[in-house]
Amino acid sequence: MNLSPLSQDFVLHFGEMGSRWGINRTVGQIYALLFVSAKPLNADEIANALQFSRSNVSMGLKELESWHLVRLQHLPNDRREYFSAPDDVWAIFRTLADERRKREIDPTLSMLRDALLATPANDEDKFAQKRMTEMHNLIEMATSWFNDVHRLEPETLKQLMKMGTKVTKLLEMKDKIKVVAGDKTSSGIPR
Amino acid sequence: MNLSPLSQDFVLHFGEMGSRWGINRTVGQIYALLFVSAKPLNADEIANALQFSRSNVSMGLKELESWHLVRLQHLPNDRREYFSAPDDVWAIFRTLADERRKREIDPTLSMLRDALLATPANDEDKFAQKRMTEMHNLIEMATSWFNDVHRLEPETLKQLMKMGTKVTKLLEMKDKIKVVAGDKTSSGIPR
DNA sequence: CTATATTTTCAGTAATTACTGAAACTTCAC
DNA sequence: GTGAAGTTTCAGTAATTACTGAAAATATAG
Repeated sequence: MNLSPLSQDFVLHFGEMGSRWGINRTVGQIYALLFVSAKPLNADEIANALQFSRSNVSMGLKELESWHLVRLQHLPNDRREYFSAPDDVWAIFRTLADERRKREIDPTLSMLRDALLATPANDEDKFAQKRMTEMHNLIEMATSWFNDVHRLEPETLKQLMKMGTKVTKLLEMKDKIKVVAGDKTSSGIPR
Repeated sequence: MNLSPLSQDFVLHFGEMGSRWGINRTVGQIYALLFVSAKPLNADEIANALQFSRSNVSMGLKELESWHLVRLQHLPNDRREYFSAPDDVWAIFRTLADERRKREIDPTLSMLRDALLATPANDEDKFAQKRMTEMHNLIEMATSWFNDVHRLEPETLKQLMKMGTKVTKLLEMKDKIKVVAGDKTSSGIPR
């Protein structure tokens, strides 16, 4: 690895983290490298920087493409394919969350829905169904919330997050406030 | 596995999902089993239900304990240890999130902080640091938000989530509203 | 303290997942 | 078309991770 110590630490760290997340270490490293790189890299450059085989890089990039996490582009007068990570870290985060939803949450919800439709064979099943209902509701709520938040602009989201629990205070007093100027909706207060 | 088809599907599904999350399949299965079980189970019951060795169960339970995801208890006149999953799915979710933060986010933040303190050796390093700063800020913001939310009661959280994007509308008009009754703070509006 | 029940550890082995190099395939300039 | 540059596939192998059974450790009842 002929990377600067700075990038090297970063890359190695994400390799380790990746493997805790069910993402193969080399894929994590490739992504980390693309993330800190100022310009797009081709497969050979990646293989060289991280010291693994060309074919390993090819597989890793394919994996990243399936996650929609990399951008593929061509440079003028160069047949090779160049890869880069999106500029916006929020966009990366959203893509990741979206993709995990598709791969993990959706199948889980579908399994739970099936289970909830089944006729319980006995008391144990009845209890199990109750638990599955709880889980189902939690997941449904969290994902629909996430879908909502997902559509927000990074700036709005940032603002919302900065407010943190202060939003709760707002919530607590939602029955005590009214709009005083320039509102065009009937009540002005979201429910 | 002498589980009902209902529980069996659930357990197997979570085994698979677990392995996508860097959690070993059997640990996922053990937890799923405890989750749908009406009463606490001892290690032999688990080993029997899931058909793997006693020692594997012992290791799996140890892992779950390290995540603070199971409750250990004793039944009267029985020397064996009984395990159960918490009743509240929100609590489970929070524990999980908390534990992941400790194991993954905190070390990442610490690595990033170190990297940001380092003197960049060249332009590449300068760019890398810029990217790391972006990531650092995103993570800081998300975790501090999460810490805030974390403290909320499940009911409040539920209410907040149900509001979804409607919170944004509230945000957009925060300069247009005033408190009309019973407020004891000076401005009444959180920033 | 001893006998017995229960849990944990751990070395060996099985299963899974990751990685490589060679070959096959694709693309494009000529 | 042909050939060179680039990419992907895949069978074989390496590395990692998971699992087991036997032995050790721990706990408890008598």
